[in-house]
Amino acid sequence: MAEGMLSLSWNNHRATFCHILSTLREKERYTDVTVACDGKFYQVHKLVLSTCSEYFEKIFENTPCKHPVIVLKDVQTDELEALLSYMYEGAVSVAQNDLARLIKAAEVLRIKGLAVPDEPPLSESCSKRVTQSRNASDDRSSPHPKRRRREESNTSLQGAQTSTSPPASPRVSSFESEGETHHSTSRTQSDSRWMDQRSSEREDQSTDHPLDDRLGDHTATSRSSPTPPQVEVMVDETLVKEEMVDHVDNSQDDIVDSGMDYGSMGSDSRLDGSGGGEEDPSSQMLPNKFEPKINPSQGQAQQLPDAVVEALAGPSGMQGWLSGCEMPTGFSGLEGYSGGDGSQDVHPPPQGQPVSQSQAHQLVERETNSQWTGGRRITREWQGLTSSKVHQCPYCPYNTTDSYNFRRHTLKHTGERPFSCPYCSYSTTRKELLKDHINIHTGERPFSCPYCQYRATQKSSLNVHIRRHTGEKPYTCTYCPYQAAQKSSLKSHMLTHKTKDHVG
DNA sequence: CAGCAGGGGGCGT
DNA sequence: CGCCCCCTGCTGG
Repeated sequence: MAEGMLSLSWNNHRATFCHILSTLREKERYTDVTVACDGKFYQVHKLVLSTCSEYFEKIFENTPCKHPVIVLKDVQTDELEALLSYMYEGAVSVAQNDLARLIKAAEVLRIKGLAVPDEPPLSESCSKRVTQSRNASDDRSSPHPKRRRREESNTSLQGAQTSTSPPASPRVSSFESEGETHHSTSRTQSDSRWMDQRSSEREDQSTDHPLDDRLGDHTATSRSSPTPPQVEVMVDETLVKEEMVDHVDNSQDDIVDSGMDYGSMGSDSRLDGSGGGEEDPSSQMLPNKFEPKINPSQGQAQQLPDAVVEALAGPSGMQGWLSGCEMPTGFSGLEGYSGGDGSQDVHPPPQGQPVSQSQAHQLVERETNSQWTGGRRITREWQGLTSSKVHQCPYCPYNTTDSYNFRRHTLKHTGERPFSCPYCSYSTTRKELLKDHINIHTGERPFSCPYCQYRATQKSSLNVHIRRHTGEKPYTCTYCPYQAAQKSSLKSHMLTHKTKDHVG
């Protein structure tokens, strides 16, 4: 154009940009959204999420608050971590076995380049600004990764994998990073695979395999049954909790318009598991996720003073989450909830009492599939209710007026176990419980029987024991004179009656 | 029957 | 919040 015009171009702009972005994520700086997933919490940036997913974009559009919390229920942490890495860095390594899962998760969240075509900037109005840069750079990957190689699928995958992944760098089974050390936060261990150059300098791509280059054939399956994601958005400020059930198939517009499509239930969510049954967050998330927190010198199992327990307290994300922040973004946020401006609060249930008629009805509807599916929408609006604030658990019918107990309770659902045993992988939600537990390592038995030498680690154990001496047997069989000192004894006794009945 | 994990209530600070 | 109390459920000897 004009004569004197010079074109200044920052050669490493993309690389630098991305790198800084990743760093910001590591350091959790300027983060403005929390993604909660299976008990873990990820501090990330709206900008990035909305750039990489219209789904998130829509959520943010409809969640006018500074720091929303998005609870993902149908996505697992490793998937999420991988997707975050993918979004921040444009690439992530994934084990072949995990690929299908990952893609599915990507579909659920409508991640561009993975689940939805990464339309070029021109096309639509939706994706704005930053998208562009990504698109531009992601020439290799973005277009329609998924569709691309449907057929070659496995084989090509195989080939790609064997040929490309260098021996030393395993293809990161758990989406974990392999290379860069990651000293950052305890929550996000995934990423770290910083690929400095993509786009232009892609030669070394051999090692880092962007997903999209080797997408498999799961397209069919995942397409056909995209799990409807269940997302809760919790707003720390307005303290509104909303939940959306999105049907991937019919576009995000639905999400927006119906905004809170509470009616449709996404069926059994993972949350339900934690609320009731088999799931047991412990088994799943304990070892990996919480154990590393603090590990005072292993092995020396001597008296662990309270100081240690103290020290053990709080390191986890949730701790900071729940108590650290003034107005945390978490569940505790629910309590102070003043629906005041509650623009998005949709359901102002009557109040403190468990549930109103109508609400109860809704809850029931929701709970048909599973006990307390995460699909429930619970919002409470406390407008200056003063004295007996009732805190309603969003995951189960539990409610209490004690905010501390309430938070304690919600930990159970979030799977967060802030207190870790220094001697083993055990972790728990409560400091007292950890204390009890540590006693079994130290051999301490604080509760001694007044009648004998017996000592117990738990008071309740002692109480039960004492019945031996007192002869108290509170549990009586309804069919015979049998009495038991422990309920479980009676229970097993009752079985004998049943079997008799059976026989007779 | 003991051991242990886990949960809720509630009191004192 | 920190504790304590009490209860429950499960497991294993």
